[in-house]
Amino acid sequence: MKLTEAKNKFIQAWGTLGSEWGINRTMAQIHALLLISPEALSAEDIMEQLSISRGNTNMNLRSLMDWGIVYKELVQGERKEFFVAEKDILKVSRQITKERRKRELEPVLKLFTELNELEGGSKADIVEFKKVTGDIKDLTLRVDDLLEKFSKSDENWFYKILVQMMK
Amino acid sequence: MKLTEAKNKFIQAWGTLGSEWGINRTMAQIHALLLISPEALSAEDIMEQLSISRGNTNMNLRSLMDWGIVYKELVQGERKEFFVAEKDILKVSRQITKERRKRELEPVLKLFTELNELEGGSKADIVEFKKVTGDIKDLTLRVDDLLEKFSKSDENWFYKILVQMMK
DNA sequence: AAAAAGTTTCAGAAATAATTGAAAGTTTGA
DNA sequence: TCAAACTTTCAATTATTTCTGAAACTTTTT
Repeated sequence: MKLTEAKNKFIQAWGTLGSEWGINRTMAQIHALLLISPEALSAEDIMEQLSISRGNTNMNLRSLMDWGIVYKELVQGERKEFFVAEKDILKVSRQITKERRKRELEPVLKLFTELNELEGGSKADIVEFKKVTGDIKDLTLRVDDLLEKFSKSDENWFYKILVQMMK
Repeated sequence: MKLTEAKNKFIQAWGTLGSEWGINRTMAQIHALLLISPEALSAEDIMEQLSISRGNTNMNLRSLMDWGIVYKELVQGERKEFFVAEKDILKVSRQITKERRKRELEPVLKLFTELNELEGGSKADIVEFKKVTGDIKDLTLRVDDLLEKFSKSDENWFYKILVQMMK
């Protein structure tokens, strides 16, 4: 396999994986492209290599920076901006974990906790409802704690998670 | 909060969560509805309660069954089919984990392993490429193993994961 | 101060994904 | 065997998400 072919497959695969897990395809592809690029790329480089518009490029770069996994890099002597991806994959996954927890898990967890506080009689549907929401809340809490530990972890992440899980 | 209101919020939230994580909204809503229903529901019950068409209901029920988290239930004396959700939330999450691993992670893992085998010179971009794909492959393998352990686990899932992580 | 170089925004267009509903297919029981 | 009861399929429609491109904005240079 040639490098160019391999690169394309990688970008493609990363895009697919992203869209299967709720991250837009282009954003994931830009990320992939930056990940495997030894030097920083300009918006223009990215536009060309992925054949996408300036607006699209800009918006997704901004998202990637919001997620904290891509940085702006100013090259001296150059007027335009360049971008680099965080190359430490552990850091990247921690960062993504952290953001998704904050953005998606936390609000839902809050709601489930509320729902589980429903006052209630003994009718079958109330009992069922409380049981299910309670179970979900408990599991979510556990997973959430685990993810939090992971997102705050260093190289020894598994030890930390381990300790967490013994509690 | 009234039960009806709580139920709706739950169904809504489950749908949102689903669509944020790559599972179609209606499928997640049907699942939520079945989860909190003490008795099995017919396709018609579901259609009515969620105001969706028969076709949609049918296809998503089939998907839920493919995922192994909803079962058909035949009520004697009744001609039509009824459906129940798996109520054991741990089982549900194990099942989802298992399926997503198989459907989404495995193919990508296979590709990354291939890409990482790229023969190669010492040019900066090949080095970078191999490093990144190698790192991703390693982390994915680790996560994949962890998820596999979880998906095969029993009540003591955390011990098993623990053992796995010490390796 | 104004033009050049670059960045951001966002309304409309395009692409993708989900949904409907009616027709085709099955199963059951008289 | 046939029709009633029910389920499945899928082409066409609708909804949602993503992308484009041109205009507005900002910063830098002369």
